[in-house]
Amino acid sequence: MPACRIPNITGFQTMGEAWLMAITLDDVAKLAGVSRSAVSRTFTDGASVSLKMRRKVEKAASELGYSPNFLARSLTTRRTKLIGLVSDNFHNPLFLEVFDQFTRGLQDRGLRPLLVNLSVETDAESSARMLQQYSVDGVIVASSTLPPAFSKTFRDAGVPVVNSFGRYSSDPDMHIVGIDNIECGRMAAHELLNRGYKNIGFLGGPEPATSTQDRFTGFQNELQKHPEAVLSYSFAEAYSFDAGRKEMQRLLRDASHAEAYFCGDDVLSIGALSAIKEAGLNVPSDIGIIGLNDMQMSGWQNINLTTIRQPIAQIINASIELMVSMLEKPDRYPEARVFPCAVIERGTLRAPQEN
Amino acid sequence: MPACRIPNITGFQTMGEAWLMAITLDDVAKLAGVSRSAVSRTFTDGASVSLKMRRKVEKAASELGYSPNFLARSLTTRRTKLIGLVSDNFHNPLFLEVFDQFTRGLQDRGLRPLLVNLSVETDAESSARMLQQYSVDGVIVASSTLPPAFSKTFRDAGVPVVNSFGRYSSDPDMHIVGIDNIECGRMAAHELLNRGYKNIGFLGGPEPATSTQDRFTGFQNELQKHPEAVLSYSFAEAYSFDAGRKEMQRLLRDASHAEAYFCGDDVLSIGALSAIKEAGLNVPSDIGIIGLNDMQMSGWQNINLTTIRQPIAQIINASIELMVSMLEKPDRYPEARVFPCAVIERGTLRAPQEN
DNA sequence: GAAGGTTTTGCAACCGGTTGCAAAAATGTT
DNA sequence: AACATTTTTGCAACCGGTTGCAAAACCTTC
Repeated sequence: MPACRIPNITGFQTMGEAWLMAITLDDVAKLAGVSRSAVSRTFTDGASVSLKMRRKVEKAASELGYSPNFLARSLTTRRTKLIGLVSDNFHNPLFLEVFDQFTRGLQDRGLRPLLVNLSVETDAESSARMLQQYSVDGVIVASSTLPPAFSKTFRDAGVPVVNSFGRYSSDPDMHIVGIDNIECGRMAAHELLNRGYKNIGFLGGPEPATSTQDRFTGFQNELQKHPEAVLSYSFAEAYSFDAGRKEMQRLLRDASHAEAYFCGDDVLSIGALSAIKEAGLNVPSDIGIIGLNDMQMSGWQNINLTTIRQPIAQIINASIELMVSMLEKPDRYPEARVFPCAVIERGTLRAPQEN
Repeated sequence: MPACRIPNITGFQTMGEAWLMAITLDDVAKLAGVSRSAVSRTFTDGASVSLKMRRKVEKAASELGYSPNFLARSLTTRRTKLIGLVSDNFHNPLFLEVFDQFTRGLQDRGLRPLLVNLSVETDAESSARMLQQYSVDGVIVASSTLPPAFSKTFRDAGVPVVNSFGRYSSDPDMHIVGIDNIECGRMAAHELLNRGYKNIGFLGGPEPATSTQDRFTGFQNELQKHPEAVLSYSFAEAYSFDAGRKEMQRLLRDASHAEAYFCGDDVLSIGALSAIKEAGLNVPSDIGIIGLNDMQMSGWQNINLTTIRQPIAQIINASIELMVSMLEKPDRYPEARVFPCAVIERGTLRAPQEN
């Protein structure tokens, strides 16, 4: 027999509450003296119940402290309102903002995020199976580094999926919302050229990531239009502070390093800035840095990073919106939504040259 | 009729997959030519099935791609393996580490985090009801700022709860794991005195938070033992960069500001450091700062904050461990686990005085 | 090969809800 | 008041699993 604080005859009234055995629909029906269906109906909106009946049921329900069991309900309605939120970016401060906004947005729409951390187990199949076992209504994959095949696993399992921060495609085979990384690369190159930098470096994120590749492609394309510019490039091991710092330290060992770098993202940039400062150099007088993302921290006055803003609020809203619309029409035609980025000028690039 | 890419006679085999109508236990039973119970038993461990039967069922199951529905199962087992992870700290970079470790730890034990963001809706009752409706097996409240009454709502609703980063109590009425904030306050004071600071300030987090109060109490106690020390104090509006920066700006306007500050936490400290730098002052030569938490960022070389380490990995492991043990024995006696903190010396306090 | 003991299996009830359908009640019409 | 129409209600089956119980199948052993 389960122990209470002070055991007594009734055994559970001590808690003055539901305690272990939850109140069910039958309990309410019995108390109100009506049928099970009646109480079920008063708790499902859109069902037809007379006002009199509703009053009776609600009284009994509140007396018992009843609220319906979503999971039992989901068995027949085939809706759990559970959304799998899958990510592998638990080391990039940007993603705290991402999680904040996703959870808020989902909650506001009555959906519940089931968080999946893929930092370790990258096994797509098993995550997909697990999410299916919990009958999630849909899956949001929030990552710029996971390969597209990952999201496809979910789609193939028949689960509505939207890929946030994923790679843009003109003929998407699933919902994708994000930015045009190629265009961002171009934008960064343009900005650096505009400020008169000639010897220019690309310090990318992990090489295999699609986002890294695309950013590099755009960056390269733009620089090729300017024969006077010299491009060098390398890749950090991860989108992380340490990786950025380490890579910049390596670059600085070579005296002929570039005058300015486009870093794969803000956290990488901050790592690079740290290495530069440690080497006794100054930003932007000795070296210029431009990042990508514009996470909150980049605006902190003691970081003050010039960067390209990725409109995460819009991306997240669009992702949720697409998810909601897929829940209504699962066969909705896949769509790619791309949001424009913009340069945010702060203190890590020198002023534009007049020349 | 739901549309497929290329409609065909069978209507769903195109996907080569489960697609909308999931495979149920009955399907497997039918294919294997056995009873429903048989297939149920092969998928619940601890149930008795002959090897022959198991083989037959597994063959049919894998042929159909069946895996059991956890939610349906939970109806009878009364176990969902869902754990509510509730927090209101979505703006403190420390919590990205916290979420990372919690999600990983829970996943490793086969539990699934249902994330609840309380940044906006602080209504305990409704969150508790919602989590109950999803039949979560337990709730972890991860916050140093939510009032204890919040966690109690869950406990009163009969849900096992552990309060991580909560206030220590010698006679806890629920599981609490965290640090001794009073002791941390003392430690900070001791450290500052040890380095010869006399005019000492406390720059706390939000005043009503229990963590702030406790840290202040300890800090004050220790300083009182040293009559030569002068204490001033104030509180920031939140545990955030902006709040820390703003408060430090205000303090610096008064020429008689303190020589060193104990800041409520690291992110507050970093805000303060920013304000100091903006004012053209140097750390630690003009002003000393000691923080609390030791989040990863504090160790970044361009921040390099001297701080008190809160052992979050241990706190999180203990929290999960307690949760797991509660799931086994719901009537387990409430326990408080307190982990020691330690000063991490970096570059924001001057060297200890010989005198 | 029958008696006795162990496993294994299937039946049927149950978990907590929803919902199609037909009967009952309420409403409207003449 | 009698009838037609609409709304509300309850019955019973179902969602996808689990499980106590008794019957069936399997082993031993004599």
